[in-house]
Amino acid sequence: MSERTQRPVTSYDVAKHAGVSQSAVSRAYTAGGKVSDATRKKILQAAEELGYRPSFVARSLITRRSNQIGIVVPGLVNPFYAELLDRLTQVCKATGYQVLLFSTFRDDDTDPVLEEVLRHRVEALFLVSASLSSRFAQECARSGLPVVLLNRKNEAQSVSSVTSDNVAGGEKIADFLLAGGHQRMAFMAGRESSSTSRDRELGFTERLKALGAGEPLRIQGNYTLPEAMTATRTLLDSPVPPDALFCANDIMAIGALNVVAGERGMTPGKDISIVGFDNIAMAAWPLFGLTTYEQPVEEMVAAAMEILQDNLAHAQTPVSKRILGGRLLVRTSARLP
Amino acid sequence: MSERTQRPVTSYDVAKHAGVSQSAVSRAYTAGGKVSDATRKKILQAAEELGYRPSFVARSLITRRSNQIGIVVPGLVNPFYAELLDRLTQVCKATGYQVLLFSTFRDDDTDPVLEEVLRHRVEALFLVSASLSSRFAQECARSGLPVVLLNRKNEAQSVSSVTSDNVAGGEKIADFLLAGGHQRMAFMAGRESSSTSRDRELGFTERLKALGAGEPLRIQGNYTLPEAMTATRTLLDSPVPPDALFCANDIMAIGALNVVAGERGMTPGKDISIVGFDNIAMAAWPLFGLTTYEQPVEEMVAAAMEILQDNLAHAQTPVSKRILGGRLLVRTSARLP
DNA sequence: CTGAAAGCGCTAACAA
DNA sequence: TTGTTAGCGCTTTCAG
Repeated sequence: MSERTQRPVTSYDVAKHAGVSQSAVSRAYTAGGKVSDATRKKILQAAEELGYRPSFVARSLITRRSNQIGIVVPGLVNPFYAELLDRLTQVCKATGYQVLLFSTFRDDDTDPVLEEVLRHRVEALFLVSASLSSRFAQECARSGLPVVLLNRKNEAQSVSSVTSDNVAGGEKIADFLLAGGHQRMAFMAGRESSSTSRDRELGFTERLKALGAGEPLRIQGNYTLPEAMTATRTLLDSPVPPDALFCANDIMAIGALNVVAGERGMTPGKDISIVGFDNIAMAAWPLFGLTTYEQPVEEMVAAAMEILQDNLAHAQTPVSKRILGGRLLVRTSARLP
Repeated sequence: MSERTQRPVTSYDVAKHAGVSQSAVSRAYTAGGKVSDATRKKILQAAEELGYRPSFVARSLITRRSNQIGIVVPGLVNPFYAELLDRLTQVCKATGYQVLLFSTFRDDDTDPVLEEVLRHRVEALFLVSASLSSRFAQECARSGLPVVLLNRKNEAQSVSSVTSDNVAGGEKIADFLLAGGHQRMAFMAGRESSSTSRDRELGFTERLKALGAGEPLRIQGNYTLPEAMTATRTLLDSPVPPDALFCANDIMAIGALNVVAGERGMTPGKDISIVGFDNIAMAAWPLFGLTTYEQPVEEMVAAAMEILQDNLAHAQTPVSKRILGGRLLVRTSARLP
């Protein structure tokens, strides 16, 4: 450290330069500030000359509002998270909040980052696909910090969440694949700890069972493309390969597609059916044509922000666990009924 | 607003609870704080009981260090930006900084967001693929805010930047395509305002000219996948379609690939050659096998952080414009020499 | 090692 | 409308 810590120009500097009091300067910069046009002009002029910019940190301290929302994402390699973050950022901006970004780069053990978050006095917290220990959920509740989980639910009663209807999605896909006349189904799971993967699997397998179909194969793809590719190879090389594969998210399905079509020269939708979950942008690309179950990202983000606003407005808003409806998007990667 | 603005527990509360002075509490939470183990233990205990978390905003005010780095990205629809942001975030975290994220969602007119940034008293600023008016560059210099442009350079002498060797990349690709015996080249441009696109084009066309090849076709793809798809269709439908297409970035090349292979049933690398620029993760996927020029993201981010650290350490570090070497990655989307 | 006191840059009563 | 004053929650001398 050296002279880098040069003192920025403050409202006092501006006040002196403009020949007014410091509070006048403050008023000139606040919304309904009572200042005459004359003095405001003088002040703004002086500020311009000095290069003054009101400090949000000082303001935060006195108003007790940081104007920052924390967003925790597990890295951005999964495009679905990138899309979610993009949308969240946009909405935060529109609502006048600044985004403090935290990447965990792994799913488990998010607590250290949450500790950080609290010290930053963010006004609210979006947790994308992150698990939240109930201990920490309590901490947040205690300090009155509104938290909403996105794309992940939580056993804890105390924390709000927004997810899409994962179970229903799994069921719809079971119906669709069954109607397509598939005989040997397989399910590729995401992370075992993930509620979304569990729910999608639950809907899928229960539905198959209910309709008298056999138990699907099961393989682990861990929500990543490379692992999904490996898993797909294993599946294809097995004595009796599946004729339909439901992947718990799109990026795994894309991985499967790459193995099936890119490596093995098979035709998805003919030689084997592949279905994903999310409807990320690339699912619609011609080379993929991925049949998938859409998660309504915009609505999810809107709902999340709504919950937050409610919490911000009235301290004791009841916890809300919103489940938004998605829909099956039939493209070409799976055989039609 | 209502009771939501409940007062968080402060160091005074902890001090009282622990029977020590407030400054003792402060010391207990700072690195080389002179406190006896006994009192520290007492304090930490009390803090735990009350759920105390030192406020970074108060600390920032007094230390004049916000510990936050601003990152400006133009949205995340282009996976290259997502990769860059991911890496930046990781490095910031490793260096002990928090990330304040700003998305512009459009390339031009980034100044309003920059105004915001300054008020937040971030300690430094990463500008990803954003243009920076020289007026604003001066403002930053004046307030001593270190700024580094990533993947974009700037005429202004006063601002540091890190890019890869875009011109050389364009040249290498010209060489490669020429060696492959292609006759009718085309170049798909990114945004006209973008220095990266201009440089890649420059290297490409100049090199072609130097080697006696004809002027390539030129079409606008604007750095987005949908526009690239449209442009590709136009190209393919022209009387004399090109036999080689160099796209100024990967996502456009992927778009071209989707039209060529997905829509038209042509075989990239045989019927037509397609080359991209960036080497985003998906370029390596079997279904794409995109020949491209790699931008060394890790090195670029590392270099950017290095420049920042230098600037932070010594106020008047000379501006540095670093250009990192990439390399041509030959895969299957373009015919081999 | 510990406490008292000053003050970071701003907002928000309160007077004038 | 304006200026004066008291903090916001912390770090940091300075005495003890």
